[in-house]
Amino acid sequence: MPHQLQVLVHTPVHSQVAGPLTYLSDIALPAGTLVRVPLGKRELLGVVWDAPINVAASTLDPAKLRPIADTLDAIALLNPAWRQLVTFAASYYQRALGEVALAALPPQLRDLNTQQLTRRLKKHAQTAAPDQLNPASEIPSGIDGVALTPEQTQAIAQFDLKTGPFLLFGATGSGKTEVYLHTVQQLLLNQPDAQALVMVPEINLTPQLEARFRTRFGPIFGDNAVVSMHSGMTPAQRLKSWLGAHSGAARIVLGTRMAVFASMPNLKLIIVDEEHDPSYKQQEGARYSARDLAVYRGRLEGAKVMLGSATPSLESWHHSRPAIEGGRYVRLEMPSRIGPNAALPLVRRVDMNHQPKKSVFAAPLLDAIIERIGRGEQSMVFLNRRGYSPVLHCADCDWKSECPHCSAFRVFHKIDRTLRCHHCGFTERVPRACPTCGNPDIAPLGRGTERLEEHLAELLAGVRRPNSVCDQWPEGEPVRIARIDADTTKLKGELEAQLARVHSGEVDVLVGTQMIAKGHDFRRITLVAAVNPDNALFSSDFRAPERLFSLLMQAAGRAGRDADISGQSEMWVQTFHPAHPLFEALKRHDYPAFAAGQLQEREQAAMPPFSFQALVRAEARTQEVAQAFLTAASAAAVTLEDAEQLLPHITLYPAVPMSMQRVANVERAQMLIESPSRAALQYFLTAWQSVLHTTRQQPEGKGLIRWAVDVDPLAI
DNA sequence: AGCACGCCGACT
DNA sequence: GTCGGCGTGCTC
Repeated sequence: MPHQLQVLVHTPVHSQVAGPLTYLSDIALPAGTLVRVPLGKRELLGVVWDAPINVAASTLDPAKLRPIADTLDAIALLNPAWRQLVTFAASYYQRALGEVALAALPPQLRDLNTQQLTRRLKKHAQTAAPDQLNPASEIPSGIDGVALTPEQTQAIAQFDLKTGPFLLFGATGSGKTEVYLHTVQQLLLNQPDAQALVMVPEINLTPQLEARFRTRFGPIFGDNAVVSMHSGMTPAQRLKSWLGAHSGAARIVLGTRMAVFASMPNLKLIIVDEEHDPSYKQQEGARYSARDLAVYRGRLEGAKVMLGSATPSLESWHHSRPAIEGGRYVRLEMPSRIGPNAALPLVRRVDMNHQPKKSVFAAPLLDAIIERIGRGEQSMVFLNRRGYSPVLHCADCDWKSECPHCSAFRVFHKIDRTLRCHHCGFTERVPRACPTCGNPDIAPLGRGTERLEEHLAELLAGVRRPNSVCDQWPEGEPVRIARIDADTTKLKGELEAQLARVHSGEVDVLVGTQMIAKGHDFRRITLVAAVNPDNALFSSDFRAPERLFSLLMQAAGRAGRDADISGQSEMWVQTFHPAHPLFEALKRHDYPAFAAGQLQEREQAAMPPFSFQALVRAEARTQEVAQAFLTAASAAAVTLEDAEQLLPHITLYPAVPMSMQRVANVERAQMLIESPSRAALQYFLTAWQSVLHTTRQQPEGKGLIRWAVDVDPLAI
């Protein structure tokens, strides 16, 4: 008599087959085994799962069960800790187990059939033979023998002493990476099997991180000891890295948020760098927070967790308040910048109320930039909006460059004379004249990086860079301006190439979006300017100030890291609200003061981290249908079994259009759910899930395209 | 999610 | 006359 197996396959939470599916097998395969199973006309990868507690509940006709097609027994079991992580993530973020489990595996494991995969595994076994270790070699304690600073030593001592989780609160340039390297090194040397997971927010940041870890650990532990995991890798590379981590051969896994699901049998340390970064929150499918899962996983597996940031998320900051006040994280502080030019940049606010109307660059800022050019130093100008102008406008008939498919304007890109919708991608050539009234004089409104670059070039047209000896420009060469944003770095390798041009000194002024504010060290930049950061001050998104502060702090941290360049580097902020507390705190580089103010506001308004939120989003052809579905599901919450105990702790807000109401001709609505208790919110969402399903079958659910729950949403 | 089945518009 | 749009339904 064949055994029945519970198997997870890639099926979403909406479908009727969301839970584990039952298959037949001659052998009772243990949970964690990878198998191939038939589903309809397809054959899919599946993971054998722990049998549900209430086995009797199966209403399925046993005659309909099909046998598994194959067992991938060349791959070790996915261990209980990994399965528990997947189980938790699926339940907490309200998704199907199979969706989370299969998405956490490398795509080739899914896509290759059994033969192809067996071939790949054989090949991998040959190339990935463990390197000869060299454990006896003496390893220096700092950067190539460079001693740690007292702050670093102190942070590491605390880390060794306590169990965590830890929040490493270190200023930009305080040497956080060295602390990461050091703690990883200690772990790997002391425990011969231990593995460490190190996460960074963006793909762009992984190459330099990998280089640093490889240089440091390659010679000691071998080249196969360090692997990367991020979506920029080829499927073959991802499989290779995954197998390395899964087998335990890879001692260090570096990656973006997806790496939090890496199968690591001996995981002992997790580091989350720039933990405040919004990129750690997945924004589609299972909307998990890799940072929060890292903390959960650390506790689950007994691995130490270190979150690092110069501007922590308010959540983490709040968690790291003193233990007497209820804090659960250990705060490690490294306030000082390292190096001969250790002073933090001077923050200068330009009051735009006192500048000529419509001026883009205040005269003092322009002078300061010109002065840098004269000294052979670089400046960085930063504006968080790409394209030439966000809207085209006809002054005669008031036509604006709206996207026909979205509730947004199409952005004017002068470089290829197009109007592009940044939401659905709809692109057209710029019309010669106004499409409604024929007026040839249609004008760009507002500015993006493209226009900023153009404008700056005009302003600096008469300026010459010094020390030119070429004949072509006897009076000195013209100023060189470079622009880095998503448009100039679309091609692979383009970002690196452009960064290299900046580093080599070819560029005098760098214009760009937040892309240039993150991670990359520009050693010769001594002036950083935010041209127009005011939008975020009064945004409806309550997290906007937090993001702005962190971005400006990071941007400021780009400046003046070169020991050769004397003098104080500067961060300029053009604003109509120079006295705003955010800028006051920025001027003093005082994150704690900023955070205290924000937390006080959040507490008074009962917002996160003092309350817990979830968002239900619905999509339909019409806004009415999307909202009606949410409203009906909301009303049906009273039918829940525990409604009387539960609902007093839950606030269900009315359904409203999303801030981007229409994308690609789909209307979107959302509904906020709030509770002072995380447990109550979780309990409610889990129970309410079935209500959403049944509502969809009701008349109110007719015409609904899809719905999804976002737990702990970043933006509302 | 895929993949089929099924009923209405512009073309090899 | 077909090719193909995406609406609805099913998969252990």
